[in-house]
Amino acid sequence: MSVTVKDIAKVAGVSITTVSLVLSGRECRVSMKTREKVQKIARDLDYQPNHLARGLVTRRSQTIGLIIPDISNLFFSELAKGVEMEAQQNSYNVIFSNSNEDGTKDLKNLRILLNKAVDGLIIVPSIKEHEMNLTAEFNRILSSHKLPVVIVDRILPGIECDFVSLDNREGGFMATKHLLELGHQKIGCITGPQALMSSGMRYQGYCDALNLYGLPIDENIVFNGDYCLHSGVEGAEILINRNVTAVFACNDMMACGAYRQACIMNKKIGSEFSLIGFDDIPFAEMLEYPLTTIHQPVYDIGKSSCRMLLDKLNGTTTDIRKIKYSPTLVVRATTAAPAAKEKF
Amino acid sequence: MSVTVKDIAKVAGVSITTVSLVLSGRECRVSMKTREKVQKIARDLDYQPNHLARGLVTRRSQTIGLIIPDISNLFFSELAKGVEMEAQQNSYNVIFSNSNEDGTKDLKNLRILLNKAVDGLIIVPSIKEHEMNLTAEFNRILSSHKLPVVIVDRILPGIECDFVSLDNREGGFMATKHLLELGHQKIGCITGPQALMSSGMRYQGYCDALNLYGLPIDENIVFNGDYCLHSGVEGAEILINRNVTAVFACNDMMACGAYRQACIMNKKIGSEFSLIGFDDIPFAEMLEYPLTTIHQPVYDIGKSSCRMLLDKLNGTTTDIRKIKYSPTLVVRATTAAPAAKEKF
DNA sequence: GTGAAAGCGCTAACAG
DNA sequence: CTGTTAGCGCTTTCAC
Repeated sequence: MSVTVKDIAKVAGVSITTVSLVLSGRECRVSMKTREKVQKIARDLDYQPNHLARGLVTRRSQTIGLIIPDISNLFFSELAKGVEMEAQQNSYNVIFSNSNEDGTKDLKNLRILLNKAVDGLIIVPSIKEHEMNLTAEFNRILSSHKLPVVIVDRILPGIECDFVSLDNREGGFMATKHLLELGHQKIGCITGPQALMSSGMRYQGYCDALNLYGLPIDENIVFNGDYCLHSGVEGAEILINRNVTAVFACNDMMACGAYRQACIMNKKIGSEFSLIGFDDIPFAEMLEYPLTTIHQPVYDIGKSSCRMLLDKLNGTTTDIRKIKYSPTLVVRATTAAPAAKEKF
Repeated sequence: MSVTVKDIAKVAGVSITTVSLVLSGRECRVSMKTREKVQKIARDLDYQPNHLARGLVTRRSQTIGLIIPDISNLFFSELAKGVEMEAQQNSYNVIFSNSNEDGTKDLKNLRILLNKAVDGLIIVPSIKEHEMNLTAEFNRILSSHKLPVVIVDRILPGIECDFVSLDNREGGFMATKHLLELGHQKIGCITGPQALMSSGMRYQGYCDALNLYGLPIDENIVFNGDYCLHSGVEGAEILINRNVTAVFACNDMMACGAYRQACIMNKKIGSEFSLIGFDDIPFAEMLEYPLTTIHQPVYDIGKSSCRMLLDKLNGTTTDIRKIKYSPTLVVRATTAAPAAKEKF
């Protein structure tokens, strides 16, 4: 059994109260002399406070809960890292649970973490927008405990809390603008699944950029993909046959597929065929012609989500904040000015 | 404030004890009638037990600690997923902390998690083998709390506890044997960093296989890499110039580098130049010729680490177990029989 | 400045 | 079968 405040009090010949006062680091009261005595004894005995007991009375566990769809997904693990690093620096721990893209598990996890008395929650919801009853229940539980929550990346309708996300539209815009600035006029797009908001927004950004340059949206060179490698292959085949000089793939996975297809069709990447992705997965750098892409500051998103939560926990602010992070363009080797048409 | 056992007791007109007995799910005592009454009331009032209070008395928090070097590393995030899934299925939560390959952080994290009263620990140590004093301190703390611990993937000398790892030597053996069985005689190897045990073992496996086939180890076709892409490129250039027909790269990253270099040197992957990696990173499948490689069952390792811990926690077993997982060979498109020499 | 006492919500003897 | 009682280790009034 480990040493408790009581033990220290006994050894120091002071009351438990005094020990507690000293050890919880409150400045006031207790004289310098007793303070030092107590601290020395605590150190000598290697005293470690019991967080459970402390939490029981203070109702603070110094623990935050993190609910995410899948920790093995690169995006979420990077996010988790950001969250945990910020938490660690502020003496908080984080409990994480996977919900496996299952909305009912979100609910289950939420309940459990609440019972574990986490001080706050960071959530990337798996609940889908059409799952109204799950959302409602989620809302109900959340508002019955008044603890601070920050939701990340995915919208949960009707919830009033801090929200951190990436500006996907801006990202799509940047990608397309980059291509336009290089001089491309016929730019294809391989979209993600229609249902996902991130995907829709990226496509919107594509349209925004074309509009800005006074170019029409040509549906013939928009291919509806599904974020998977193969749809990149398929999309590229069609789009290249329709003589695009460049393609914006709404994620890197599809960009890799497009890359491969372009090779197969003997298009020289960069000079004959420009390609830009989205996400900046580690693999993007590893291609023979490293992929130009849109980088998401996922780690920072994690860190700042945690920061926002801590601010609420410290009482620094009570405002509800919505933060949108801007992605950045990473120019590598797959984009270049189009070959002059006159060449042929 | 949420509803407590006391509230339920009051409403049900029974004692707190009875409520506690019913709600903590112990079968014995209390009649079916009161049991049902209590359960109904608990449900109606949406009772949620306070784990802190419970933990304070039972000394069980239903929480396990996971200390890993870096959650954003694919290997560890996959591991973490396995751990968490298994934990979740058994009503445990997991607190994770990153130690960033910093041994002193291992110690810090260890202390904190212990104070949070985790029931057990799963650790991938960042402490390096030569950091004797850290190891000693780590040991000291661990043995002063008698809680169960399982160490994963990396050795920490002098610690007596469950250990789960991957059989890297077997993996290296399988990879090389695969090449030998295809008929290759001159097989190069691109190793990982000398210092890492995993890397050394993989190379050992390579040697084992050659020995089995009565082939000599030729140092001229062993290139010392560093697990990074570029050393794969370098290694492949040298080895190909020395006329190997196949290469075993000790990880997939280097295999990708070798792949790229082989392309540059106009070697047809598979038919003219066989290549096998190690790890089975997601990217391995995405290459034009998907990479043949050695797959590590990381998720399973995570799951079973957690399983071992739970077994200890349930008292199912007290034995100290060391488990070595075997990797598996995943044959894809980068390996084939060598072209007949007579051809030239 | 310091201490006594109450109590956070729960479980676990021990009686009845 | 059920209730009384005593804590778990800590913080926090409230007196002195």
